[in-house]
Amino acid sequence: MKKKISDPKQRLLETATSLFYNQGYHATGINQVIEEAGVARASLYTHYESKESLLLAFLHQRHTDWMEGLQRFTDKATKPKEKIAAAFDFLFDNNEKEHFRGCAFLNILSETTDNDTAVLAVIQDHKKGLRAFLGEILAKEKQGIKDHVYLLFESAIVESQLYRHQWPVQEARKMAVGLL
Amino acid sequence: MKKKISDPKQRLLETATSLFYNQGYHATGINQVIEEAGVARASLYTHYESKESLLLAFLHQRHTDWMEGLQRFTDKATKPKEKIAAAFDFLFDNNEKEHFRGCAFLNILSETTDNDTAVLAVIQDHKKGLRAFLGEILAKEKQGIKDHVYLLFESAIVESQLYRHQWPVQEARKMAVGLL
Amino acid sequence: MKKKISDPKQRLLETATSLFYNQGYHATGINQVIEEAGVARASLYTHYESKESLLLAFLHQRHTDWMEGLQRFTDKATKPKEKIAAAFDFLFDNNEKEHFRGCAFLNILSETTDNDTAVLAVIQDHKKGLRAFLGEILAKEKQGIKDHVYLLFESAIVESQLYRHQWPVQEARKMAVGLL
Amino acid sequence: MKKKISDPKQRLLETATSLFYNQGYHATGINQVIEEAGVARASLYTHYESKESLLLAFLHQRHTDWMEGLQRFTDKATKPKEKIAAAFDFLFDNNEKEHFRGCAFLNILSETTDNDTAVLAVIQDHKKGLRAFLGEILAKEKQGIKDHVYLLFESAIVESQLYRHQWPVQEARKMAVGLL
DNA sequence: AATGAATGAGCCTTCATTCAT
DNA sequence: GATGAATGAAGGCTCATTCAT
Repeated sequence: MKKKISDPKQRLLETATSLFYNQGYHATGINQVIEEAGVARASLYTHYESKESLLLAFLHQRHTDWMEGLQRFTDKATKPKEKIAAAFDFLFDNNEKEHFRGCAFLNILSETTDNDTAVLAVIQDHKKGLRAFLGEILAKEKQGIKDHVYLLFESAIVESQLYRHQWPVQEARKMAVGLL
Repeated sequence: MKKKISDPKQRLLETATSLFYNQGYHATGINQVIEEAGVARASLYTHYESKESLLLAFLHQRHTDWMEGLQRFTDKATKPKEKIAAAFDFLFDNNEKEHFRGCAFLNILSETTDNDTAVLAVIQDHKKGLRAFLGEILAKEKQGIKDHVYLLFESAIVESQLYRHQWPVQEARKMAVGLL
Repeated sequence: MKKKISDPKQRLLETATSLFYNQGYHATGINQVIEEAGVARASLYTHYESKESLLLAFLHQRHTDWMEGLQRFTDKATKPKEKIAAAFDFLFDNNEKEHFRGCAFLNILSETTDNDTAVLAVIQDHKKGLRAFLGEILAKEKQGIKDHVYLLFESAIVESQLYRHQWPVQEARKMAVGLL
Repeated sequence: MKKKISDPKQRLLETATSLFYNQGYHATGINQVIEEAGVARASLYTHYESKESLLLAFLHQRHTDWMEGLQRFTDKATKPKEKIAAAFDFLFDNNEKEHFRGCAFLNILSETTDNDTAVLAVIQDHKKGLRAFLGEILAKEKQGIKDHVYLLFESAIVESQLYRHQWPVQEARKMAVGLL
């Protein structure tokens, strides 16, 4: 079961990923998606029920990829404190690679209302997953410390997007490490 | 030179404020704005050059109002530690009143690319203003403490929006107060 | 692969032809075009990139049709002098059929600035084609005569539009024939 | 009864003249007119009944100015043949000064339908005036020669606009002079 | 599975004009 | 006479989706 190089479904997802992430969901039209993906308009609807379902696919994929990246960074270290430091290094690396576009989930969250229950659920699940992931690294710490690190971690992402600068990552990293 | 009760410019700004904040900038059409404001389509352009300039007006107004609100809360306290606690109480209060829609500036930031220089500048100025405000309260503290409080403050806003829950505000408040 | 009776692209072109020619380009709105063509608004953009590209399509089609008509008239005669006379008869005929709306290309030229390079090029190409066509009929004449006939031919079109009268065609015809 | 330097009515007329002539009537919005004239929107309607009446004012003024210019050129010569040559030199001069925008009246004619009776009348009157003017210079010639020169004169204007080149003026001048 | 055509609704902006001051 | 505000209609174009092939 080989995948074609030019698998339309995959190309649509990749294009949507790039566009939704970099310019936002509502600012991205499906015209742009299908054009950059190089597929026919109707083909989008062969593979995805709607624009929103393409958004959901993007978020799911992003969750997997992002958590894998985080895992890869933290796996390099052994001690909890070092793992946490490595987690912040992952943010630093992402900022470089993705030009400070911040968190895909929080960005979409900003475009989401209470009516978009499916989208909201995926976003919250992602963050719960992250929180749990950091919590496991800090299994021996008290809940207060876990939360504290998590909140600093979140700030680091958002604030480096805001200022287009790494200082929040670096400062938050110091603070988090200092807590441990 | 009295102001009319139904000043259209003001109504447009109020309507835009509500819509941009609650459902996002790109998700809000000019049609909805003028309809809810009860003005003719072209009247919008008598007062605002473009949709983006209406957005900028909203952000400026929001900055003023929000900082005033924050000021009002912190003025109630005298000691720095209490002022910081009061600042978090302001967030708590906002969440109740605005149904966890989070930070207007960070939400718009998510819909903003590097090309939107004017918008980006207003957002960054707002956050610099907030950071400076908190920094003055903590004038006697080291820069590291100031930053730490600021990052927790930001987290509190974002995460309570994400979870539609006050716990991040309450936890971050405890942590911040604990630092002082 | 049969063509549908109500081919929308063709209907759009025909409608645009009639409207652009009879009331001008800028005076014709897209709304009027789609309404009279009986197609949905967006369908226009399925077939034509923009209003200007519809204009270009109109001019191209008009060039072909008009030159064919001219050809048909001049083919009836054998001697150059008679062919030229027949060319003026073609103008006479057009004026009757099209109610003295003059030259589609010169009319659009009036609405064209130096920035509209694509449109300007089509217009100039049309006139170069006409000039070459007349020049071939008068192959044995000197260049000065060729130009003279061409200029009278152009005057005949423009002035009969201006006065809503055939006299310029008839006078110019006499003059041109007299030159040969 | 002095005229103010910044007479609004005059400024409006001058601005409209420039814009209607250079970019066309329908392509010119009153916003652009009032902005470039530096007057308030409603002031336009203080002085002119409507956009069309501004157009008529432009055409009337243009007629006067243009005929004066033509007069000035032909006055330099004494013999009919030289006066006609001078008339063509006037066209040459205009083309240089006005960047080959052609005849203001014929351009507006292209944007005019049979319903625009007032506009059409002004245009026709202008051309009748020109034709009479040339006719008077050639008072001793037969009607056929008068018409011939007139038609070449008209061609010279239109075709130099079309090709953005002086050759039609120069060629038509030679032909006209050759007829006398 | 893939596609080009078609669509009603909506996008943001400007139109020419009128009104109250 | 001059003006800023206000307006309904229209400007050209794009939206997300569906349909017939």
